[in-house]
Amino acid sequence: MDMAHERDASSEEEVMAGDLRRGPWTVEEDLLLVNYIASHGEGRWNSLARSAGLKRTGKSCRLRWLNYLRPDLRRGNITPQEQLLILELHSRWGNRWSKIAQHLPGRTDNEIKNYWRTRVQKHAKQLKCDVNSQQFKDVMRYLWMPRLVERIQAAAGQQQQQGGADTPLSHGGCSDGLYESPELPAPDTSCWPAEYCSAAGGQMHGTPAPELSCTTAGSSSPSTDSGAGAQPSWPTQADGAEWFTTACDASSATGVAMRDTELAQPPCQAGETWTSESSLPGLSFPDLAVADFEIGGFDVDSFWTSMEDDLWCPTQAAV
DNA sequence: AAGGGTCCCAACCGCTGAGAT
DNA sequence: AATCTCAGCGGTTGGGACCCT
Repeated sequence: MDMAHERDASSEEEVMAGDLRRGPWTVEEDLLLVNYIASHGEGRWNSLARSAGLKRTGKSCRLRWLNYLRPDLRRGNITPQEQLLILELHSRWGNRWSKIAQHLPGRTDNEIKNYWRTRVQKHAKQLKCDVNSQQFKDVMRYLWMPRLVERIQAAAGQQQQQGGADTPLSHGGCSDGLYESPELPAPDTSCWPAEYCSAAGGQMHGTPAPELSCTTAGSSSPSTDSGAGAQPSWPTQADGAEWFTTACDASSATGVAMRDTELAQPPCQAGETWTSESSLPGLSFPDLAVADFEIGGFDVDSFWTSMEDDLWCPTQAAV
């Protein structure tokens, strides 16, 4: 768009003229921005930047606030639950980072995008297949996600035994209550596809593999995202558990976190076990199982070994 | 200890769409 | 209807942190 170019060009001129700063933010700039927003609220970023006395573009201020300074941001590693959600939502919507982020309270689209590019794409690279290929999607759905569920369940059980002692589940921010609930001592996996759970119990082989992906990554349809641009009202950390179970609960009338009606589609009704019949009647599915994977001769075990670290030991320490 | 390679994330860029004028 | 301004999105990149030899 020409206008955009003109705008950017003018901004560039200002930068070149020394009127605008770019690069890493200083503590002083952060304080200016936070204090200004605290007293005047956010929005109108260009005028905000000027009024606050910041030599930054409105864009830069907005990004700094949304991605770093917002008080409701979650810090720390992406939890297994969040990984699971990201994988699932990406399989539906592709690179719609903002949309995906709307369903992960406190996480930014930038964070999720970075997670995808650094972790998920790394594994695709190891498999020597495209991250958008059906093979890799199958690996995610029938290997990675079930294993995530397995780990979540195992950690939850361990946590129960230890009376809530520190477990992998509470690393990286889970201890703030997200996904934890008094009524839900263990994550309620009843709304997850059955093959995740059966795989977790070592009975995955032979489990019918339902087709879940409705969209193709990277080819998401033109936006019908009515929520784009809207400021979501994030659930508080305290009701994070309710948020997660609600997100899985299509019958929930509370709508606490149902910011997108698309998520009110399957996985399935609350308390109902996922089956291909209950989700997409009439569709036939490939009878995939772990042992059936033959992707360029790659070894499932070694592949999974390479993934293990990403589950509990992300290389990036919590900030 | 030092140098090189890799990883990760904050920030920027280019673009689009919506709303205002 | 045309133009302008702004907010927001997804892609890309610079550079610091970390790891390995």
